Amino acid sequence: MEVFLKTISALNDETRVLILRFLDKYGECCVCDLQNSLNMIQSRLSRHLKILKDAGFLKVRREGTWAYYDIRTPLDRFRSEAIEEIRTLDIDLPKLKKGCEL
Amino acid sequence: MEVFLKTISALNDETRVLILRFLDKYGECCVCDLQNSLNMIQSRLSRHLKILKDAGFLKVRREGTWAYYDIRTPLDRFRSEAIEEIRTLDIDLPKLKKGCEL
DNA sequence: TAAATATATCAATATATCTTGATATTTACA
DNA sequence: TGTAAATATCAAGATATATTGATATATTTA
Repeated sequence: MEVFLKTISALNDETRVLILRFLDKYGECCVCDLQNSLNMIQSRLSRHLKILKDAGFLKVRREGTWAYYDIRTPLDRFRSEAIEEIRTLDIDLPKLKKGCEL
Repeated sequence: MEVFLKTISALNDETRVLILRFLDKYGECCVCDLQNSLNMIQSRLSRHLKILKDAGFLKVRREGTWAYYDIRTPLDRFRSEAIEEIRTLDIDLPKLKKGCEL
């Protein structure tokens, strides 16, 4: 039950659904790419990424001071279905704007 | 997005997951059966049933003063997967105790 | 019509979650 | 070392959601 509710509550936020859809579309991104593309302040983004990671949706790869987040693979059935379902939503997805290499 | 979040937030509560699992196992129940079996006060139960119904998980059949709730059929893919996922959880499910015919 | 029963809704309080700005941590590099 | 950059965490206030007890609504039946 605990794990299920953690999975569900991770999905229970518009910001996190947007992040999932964004990574689903563009693939691995570092935090400042997301910051730049989604127009969110860093602490907010960091928090949501942690929640998604702890719920089993994301993986992190660290390289120097950068952290690259991506959708974890493989995902179990239910989380996959959730990603699929999110893919069908009519979300106005921002374009990818690289943030770090400025 | 709205509909998805409504679906998700309906799942985002231990009480409602229990109700779904209970109806999944025992089939159609009236409110007082659920009250009796799940040991919940009526206002609490009524609120959660409404949330599950509004989120597309449940249907109601009224007969006199009784309201019989059941899992809606057919369910779309994602909601079905959610019910499936809940079925796999290790929930200590109470027995069905009829409440009205006492 | 009046009383009884089943269900729904409301109001108040308690608890959880989100956002922001400030601060801490980690790594790179002069 | 010391500074800068990227990321993580914390504290406070704002918003949302859950629980309970009280009240409202609807239906049956005396």
